[in-house]
Amino acid sequence: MDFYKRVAIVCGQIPKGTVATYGQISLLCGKPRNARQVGYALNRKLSGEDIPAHRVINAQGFLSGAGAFGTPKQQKGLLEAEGVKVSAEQTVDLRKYGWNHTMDLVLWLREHFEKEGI
DNA sequence: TAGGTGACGCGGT
DNA sequence: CACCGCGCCACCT
Repeated sequence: MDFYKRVAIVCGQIPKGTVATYGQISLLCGKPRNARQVGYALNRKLSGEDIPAHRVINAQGFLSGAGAFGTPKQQKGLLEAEGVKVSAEQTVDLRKYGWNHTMDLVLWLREHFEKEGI
Protein backbone atom coordinates (compact mmCIF):
# COMPACT_ATOMS: atom_id res chain seq x y z
CA MET A 1 0.00 0.00 0.00
CA ASP A 2 1.41 3.36 -1.04
CA PHE A 3 0.07 4.93 2.11
CA TYR A 4 2.84 3.27 4.08
CA LYS A 5 5.48 4.69 1.76
CA ARG A 6 4.03 8.12 2.33
CA VAL A 7 4.14 7.58 6.07
CA ALA A 8 7.86 6.85 5.81
CA ILE A 9 8.49 10.04 3.82
CA VAL A 10 6.42 12.25 6.09
CA CYS A 11 7.95 10.86 9.27
CA GLY A 12 11.36 11.50 7.77
CA GLN A 13 10.50 15.19 7.71
CA ILE A 14 9.71 15.50 11.41
CA PRO A 15 12.45 17.76 12.81
CA LYS A 16 14.67 16.34 15.51
CA GLY A 17 13.51 17.55 18.90
CA THR A 18 9.86 17.81 17.93
CA VAL A 19 6.92 15.41 17.89
CA ALA A 20 4.02 14.87 15.49
CA THR A 21 0.62 13.27 16.04
CA TYR A 22 -0.85 10.27 14.23
CA GLY A 23 -3.60 12.45 12.87
CA GLN A 24 -1.09 14.99 11.61
CA ILE A 25 0.87 12.31 9.79
CA SER A 26 -2.23 10.82 8.20
CA LEU A 27 -3.33 14.28 7.12
CA LEU A 28 0.03 15.01 5.50
CA CYS A 29 -0.20 11.65 3.77
CA GLY A 30 -3.41 12.79 2.16
CA LYS A 31 -5.63 10.47 4.22
CA PRO A 32 -7.17 12.59 7.03
CA ARG A 33 -9.09 9.63 8.43
CA ASN A 34 -6.25 7.15 8.58
CA ALA A 35 -4.67 8.02 11.92
CA ARG A 36 -5.19 4.44 13.07
CA GLN A 37 -3.35 3.12 10.05
CA VAL A 38 -0.36 5.28 10.90
CA GLY A 39 -0.13 3.60 14.26
CA TYR A 40 -0.64 0.24 12.62
CA ALA A 41 2.14 0.92 10.12
CA LEU A 42 4.62 2.01 12.76
CA ASN A 43 3.69 -0.84 15.06
CA ARG A 44 4.24 -3.47 12.37
CA LYS A 45 7.16 -1.50 10.87
CA LEU A 46 5.37 -1.48 7.51
CA SER A 47 7.10 1.78 6.60
CA GLY A 48 10.62 0.57 7.26
CA GLU A 49 12.87 0.16 10.26
CA ASP A 50 14.89 3.35 10.16
CA ILE A 51 12.27 6.03 10.56
CA PRO A 52 11.86 8.24 13.67
CA ALA A 53 8.76 6.46 14.97
CA HIS A 54 9.50 7.71 18.46
CA ARG A 55 8.52 11.22 17.33
CA VAL A 56 4.96 10.14 16.63
CA ILE A 57 2.50 10.33 19.53
CA ASN A 58 -1.25 10.76 19.91
CA ALA A 59 -3.20 14.03 19.87
CA GLN A 60 -3.25 14.19 23.68
CA GLY A 61 0.52 14.20 23.84
CA PHE A 62 0.66 10.68 25.24
CA LEU A 63 3.33 8.18 24.13
CA SER A 64 0.81 5.49 23.23
CA GLY A 65 3.39 3.55 21.27
CA ALA A 66 5.92 3.21 24.04
CA GLY A 67 5.14 -0.46 24.48
CA ALA A 68 6.16 -1.28 20.92
CA PHE A 69 9.73 -0.20 21.57
CA GLY A 70 12.30 -2.57 22.97
CA THR A 71 11.76 -1.84 26.63
CA PRO A 72 8.89 0.20 28.02
CA LYS A 73 9.96 3.85 28.24
CA GLN A 74 12.47 3.32 25.45
CA GLN A 75 10.56 5.90 23.42
CA LYS A 76 10.85 8.33 26.30
CA GLY A 77 14.59 7.89 26.33
CA LEU A 78 14.90 8.48 22.60
CA LEU A 79 12.90 11.71 22.85
CA GLU A 80 14.76 13.05 25.86
CA ALA A 81 18.01 12.31 24.07
CA GLU A 82 17.03 14.95 21.53
CA GLY A 83 15.79 17.47 24.04
CA VAL A 84 12.09 16.66 24.30
CA LYS A 85 10.86 16.68 27.87
CA VAL A 86 8.66 13.72 28.73
CA SER A 87 6.68 13.59 31.97
CA ALA A 88 6.61 10.60 34.31
CA GLU A 89 3.17 9.87 32.90
CA GLN A 90 4.72 9.49 29.44
CA THR A 91 3.28 12.69 28.05
CA VAL A 92 4.76 15.55 26.02
CA ASP A 93 3.64 19.18 25.90
CA LEU A 94 2.50 19.51 22.30
CA ARG A 95 2.33 23.30 22.55
CA LYS A 96 6.03 23.24 23.22
CA TYR A 97 7.32 20.35 21.12
CA GLY A 98 4.53 19.85 18.61
CA TRP A 99 5.57 19.98 14.97
CA ASN A 100 4.27 23.10 13.23
CA HIS A 101 4.63 22.01 9.64
CA THR A 102 4.57 24.75 7.04
CA MET A 103 2.39 24.98 3.96
CA ASP A 104 5.59 24.73 1.96
CA LEU A 105 6.10 21.25 3.33
CA VAL A 106 2.63 20.26 2.21
CA LEU A 107 3.44 21.43 -1.30
CA TRP A 108 6.82 19.73 -1.24
CA LEU A 109 5.23 16.46 -0.19
CA ARG A 110 2.63 16.77 -2.92
CA GLU A 111 5.34 17.03 -5.54
CA HIS A 112 7.45 14.35 -3.97
CA PHE A 113 4.56 11.89 -3.92
CA GLU A 114 3.82 12.77 -7.50
CA LYS A 115 7.40 12.20 -8.56
CA GLU A 116 7.55 8.88 -6.71
CA GLY A 117 4.21 7.89 -8.14
CA ILE A 118 2.71 7.10 -4.75
C1' DT B 1 -18.31 -13.20 4.06
C1' DA B 2 -18.92 -11.27 8.78
C1' DG B 3 -17.28 -9.61 12.68
C1' DG B 4 -13.56 -7.99 15.80
C1' DT B 5 -9.48 -4.94 16.64
C1' DG B 6 -6.52 -0.97 17.41
C1' DA B 7 0.70 3.29 18.53
C1' DC B 8 -6.53 7.32 16.74
C1' DG B 9 -9.50 11.65 17.10
C1' DC B 10 -13.27 14.67 18.09
C1' DG B 11 -17.34 16.37 19.91
C1' DG B 12 -20.62 16.30 23.67
C1' DT B 13 -21.69 16.24 28.70
C1' DC C 1 -10.51 19.29 33.42
C1' DA C 2 -12.40 14.03 33.04
C1' DC C 3 -15.11 10.74 30.93
C1' DC C 4 -17.81 8.69 27.42
C1' DG C 5 -19.46 7.47 22.98
C1' DC C 6 -19.13 7.16 18.26
C1' DG C 7 -16.95 7.53 13.72
C1' DC C 8 -13.17 5.85 11.29
C1' DC C 9 -10.74 2.14 8.08
C1' DA C 10 -7.18 -1.32 6.75
C1' DC C 11 -6.20 -5.80 8.65
C1' DC C 12 -6.77 -10.07 10.68
C1' DT C 13 -9.54 -14.12 12.17
